[in-house]
Amino acid sequence: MDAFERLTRYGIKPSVQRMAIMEYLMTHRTHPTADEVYMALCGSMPTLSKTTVYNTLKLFVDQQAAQMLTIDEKNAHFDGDTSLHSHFLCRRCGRVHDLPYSGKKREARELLIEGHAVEEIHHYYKGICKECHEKENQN
Amino acid sequence: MDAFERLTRYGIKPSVQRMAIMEYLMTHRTHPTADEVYMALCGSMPTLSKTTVYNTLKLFVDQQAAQMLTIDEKNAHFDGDTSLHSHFLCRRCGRVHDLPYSGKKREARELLIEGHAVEEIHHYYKGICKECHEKENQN
DNA sequence: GATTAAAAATGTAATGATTACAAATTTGAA
DNA sequence: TTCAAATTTGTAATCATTACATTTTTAATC
Repeated sequence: MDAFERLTRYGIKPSVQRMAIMEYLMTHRTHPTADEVYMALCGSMPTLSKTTVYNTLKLFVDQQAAQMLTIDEKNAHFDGDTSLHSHFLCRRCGRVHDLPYSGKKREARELLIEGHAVEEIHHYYKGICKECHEKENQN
Repeated sequence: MDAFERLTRYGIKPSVQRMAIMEYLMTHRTHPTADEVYMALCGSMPTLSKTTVYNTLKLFVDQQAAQMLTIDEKNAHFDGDTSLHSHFLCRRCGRVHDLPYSGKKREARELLIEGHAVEEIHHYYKGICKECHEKENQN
């Protein structure tokens, strides 16, 4: 599925900017921040505005074509993969890695947990990632 | 256990301000923001500075006497309960509720998940809380 | 009690991510 | 082509958090 198809599937009217941003999210599974998306695209789209990036990412989240990760208190990260999975934030390199969802499968189907209507599940883990750990111990 | 004992147990030298902030966290399980802690205490401690609240909460987190929740993209929330449990953010009233930890018990004891060294686990759920849900449906 | 150095608290100013808003541009239907 | 709606853009504001310099407190020593 390409960016165009994904946008229309989520009820988002395609535009050059929206296509470029969705394309970036789909091809870069790095959970970028709004600023990282802007920096990556402004070279090939000189007129792109940072406001547009913020607005567009917000639109994607509202339409559930992407999710916003609040794993990092510094700034929001965005993930074009809306399937149920977990995330790991490395406090050394700052990258966000994917992890398989390890919660109870039952839970993911539940609408109510302790009486609360659950609409989003975020499982975050923080520490030192594999790559950073190996880099330190190879000396 | 009182605030004084809790501070010393975590290697934090007690002071009037630190005691007051820890006391507040221990008696108010509302997961307050730094600003909420400040607003609650500045009445009885007129000289209290907001910077002190920020510094002190950061100290608590560093010493693992409290945890910072990044469940809310607007601002950080703080929890004096460092035991393993989950959190629910209501997008209606904005409150953060406690939930029992529902992840695999195995996972909580693991140091490594997919090769990454896990130091913190945060399980966040978002939606409409029980109280807000009941309030809407009683009309 | 006086002295003093370290620790802690304070107030103000900066930072920086995000949002508000108004103007400019683009789109698509008529 | 015309025109209104949607989208994009740039700038200015907002606001949580942090940096930093100053003041105050603490606690040890004389």
